Amino acid sequence: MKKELPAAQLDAWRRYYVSFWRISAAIEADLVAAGLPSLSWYDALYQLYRAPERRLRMSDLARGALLSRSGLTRLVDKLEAEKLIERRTCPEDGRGQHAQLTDKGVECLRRIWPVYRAGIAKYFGAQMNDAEAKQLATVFRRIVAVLDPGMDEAKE
Amino acid sequence: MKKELPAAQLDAWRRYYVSFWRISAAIEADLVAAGLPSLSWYDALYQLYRAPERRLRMSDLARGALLSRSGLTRLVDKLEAEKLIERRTCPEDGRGQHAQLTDKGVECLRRIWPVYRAGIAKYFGAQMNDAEAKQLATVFRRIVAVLDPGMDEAKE
DNA sequence: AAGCGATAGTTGCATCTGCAAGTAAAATCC
DNA sequence: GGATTTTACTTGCAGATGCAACTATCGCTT
Repeated sequence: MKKELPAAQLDAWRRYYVSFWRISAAIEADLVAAGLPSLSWYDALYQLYRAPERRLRMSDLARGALLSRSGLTRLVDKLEAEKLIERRTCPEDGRGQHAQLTDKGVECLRRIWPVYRAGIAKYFGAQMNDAEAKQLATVFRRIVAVLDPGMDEAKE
Repeated sequence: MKKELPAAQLDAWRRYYVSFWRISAAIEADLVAAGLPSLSWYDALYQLYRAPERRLRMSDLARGALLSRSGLTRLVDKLEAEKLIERRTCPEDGRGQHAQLTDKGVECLRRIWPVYRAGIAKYFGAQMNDAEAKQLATVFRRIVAVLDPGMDEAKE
C-alpha cells in the first residue's frame, strides 16, 4: 500500500475526528443538563417528522437514524414506551412495521430542538463564517453522496 | 431562546454529522475485514507513540483518546493483555500509572496505519482538493481550540 | 506530623450497540 | 399450490462505555 494521503488531508481528518467527538459530547451534556433525551432519540424522531405522513418502515428509519436494525428495534421500544411513536403493522406487508410519530413525539422534538440548535450554533456554527459553512456543506455532501447514495435524495 | 442558527450552518452541521458516522463505519469495517483492532485502540496507541518516551499518565491518555477514565482503564486492560502497552507505577506519584507503549505496540500501530490511512484517503480525502482540506482544518482547529483548549498544543 | 480535602485510578452497575440466530410473512420456483 | 428462498423485524448474547462509588495517595493546613 503506497503513501497516498496528502498532509493537508490528514491534518483535516485529525481535527475533524476530534472536533466531532468534542462537539457531540458537549451537546449531549447540554441535553442531559436540560433533562432531555439524547441525540439518538432526536435523530429518530426527526426522521419520522420529515417523512410523508410522519411514518417510516423500521429499516428505513434505521438507515436514516444511523443505527443497525437491532439497535433501532430497541430504540423504538423505548420511544413507544414513552408514547412518542406507535408501531403499526404495515398494511401492504405483514412482515413490516411502520413507526408512526405521535403528537407527543412532535412535542418532544420541539423541546429538544432549542437546546440542540443552541449547541450547534455555539460549538460548531460560531467558529465559521457563512462562506465557510457553505464550503463545509459542499465537501460533506460529496462524502455522504459516495458513502450513502440513497441518503441525499431522502434528505432534501 | 431565539432563532440563532443560519441555514448554511445547519446544513453544514447535518452533513458533517452524517458524514462522520458513515466514514467511521466504513473505516471500522475495513479494519475488521483486515483482522485489525478498532480505531479506539489506534487512538490510544497513537497518543502514546507521539508522547515523550512513548508513555503517558492514564488521565492524559484518556483525554487524548477521547475516553472517560473508566473507559480508559478497561481499554488499557485489554491493550496490556495483548502486550501492546505496559502499566508502570509513576515514580513521582504513587497514585499514578504510566501507560508505556511496547515495541509490539509500535508494530501494531504500523499494521493498522496503512488500512486506516487508505480509509481516510478513500472516504474523506478523495472528496476534497488541497485548498478545501486546508479550509476544513482551519475551521476544525478553531472548534477544537474552543472546546478543548489544552489539546492544540499537545497535538502539534 | 496528624487530619482533611483533592486527585488518580479502578470497579460495580446500568445502558447502549451490534452481530448472529430465530420467527414470521412475502416472493419465487417448480 | 406447496416448498424453498428471501426479506423484515426481534431477541440472545457479548462487547463497549459512562457514572458513581471505592481505594490509595498526595498535598495543604494547622
